[in-house]
Amino acid sequence: MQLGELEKLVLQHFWNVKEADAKQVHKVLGLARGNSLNTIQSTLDRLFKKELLKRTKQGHAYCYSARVDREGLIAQLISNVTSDFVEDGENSLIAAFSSASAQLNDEQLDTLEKMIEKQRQLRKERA
Amino acid sequence: MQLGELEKLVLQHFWNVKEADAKQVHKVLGLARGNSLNTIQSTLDRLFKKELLKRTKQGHAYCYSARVDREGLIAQLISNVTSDFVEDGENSLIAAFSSASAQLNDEQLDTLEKMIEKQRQLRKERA
DNA sequence: CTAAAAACCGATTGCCTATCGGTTTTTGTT
DNA sequence: AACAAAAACCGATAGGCAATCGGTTTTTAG
Repeated sequence: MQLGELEKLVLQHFWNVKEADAKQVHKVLGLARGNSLNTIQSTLDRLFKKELLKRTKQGHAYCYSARVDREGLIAQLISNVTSDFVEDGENSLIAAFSSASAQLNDEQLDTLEKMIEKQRQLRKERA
Repeated sequence: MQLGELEKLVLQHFWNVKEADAKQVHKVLGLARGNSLNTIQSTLDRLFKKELLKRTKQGHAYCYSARVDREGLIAQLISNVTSDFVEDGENSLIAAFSSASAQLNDEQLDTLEKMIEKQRQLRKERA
């Protein structure tokens, strides 16, 4: 799945604003870029069809909101782009991690390990 | 940077065969797919321009070989696809790891940690 | 020097995002 | 119910890139 420039902007917008309709998005993003309301609508629709946004009829207009958070999208993008290079049955995210870890220096490996620990901690707290 | 289907096949080929010229690649990949030699040549050239293959004039024809290994390419693809969602200055690979780690279950976190350890071990041996 | 091999160039097709204009549908109001 | 405004929907166009080749130019070996 390919994401265009405007699509990326719109997604990031929805990580800030919880929800908005086309008009509101247009006001914040479209006007600055000189986009018509229609262009914003098309983009919202495309993102909806890609299942990256959800929407509900809010009286008059569709009200859109993020369907995936930043972390989820990044994970999905990584899977997409790496899956062709990964053995069947292997989790492509894990495999990608494994592959890419070879590119990291020692300090970055430390950082990564700390993040894993933090992630574990977070889960323990939540449990 | 976008990779097409044939481009991916060709790259994977060069992770197996060290080096080959267009004719040889065509024999192995092209014929099975019904591609002309020209199609293979174009693809090789595109990959060369993308700096994913290197080539040298070997007497008569260019002899191509991989310029990045599987791990390097995966790392690069991850960086490309995630960089727009990552703060400036942040290593996008690390950031992507961090983001995506939230999607992993406990067992997968273990796996990941073990891989980091293995990576460290590998470096110690090499030092 | 020349024929064959390889590289190079340019064109076409197909897919996808970006971008809108225009039409249809919906909705709130009178 | 009728209508005007708002929003959604449809269809078209442009631009970018991979895939695919045909045809021409360049290189090379004998």
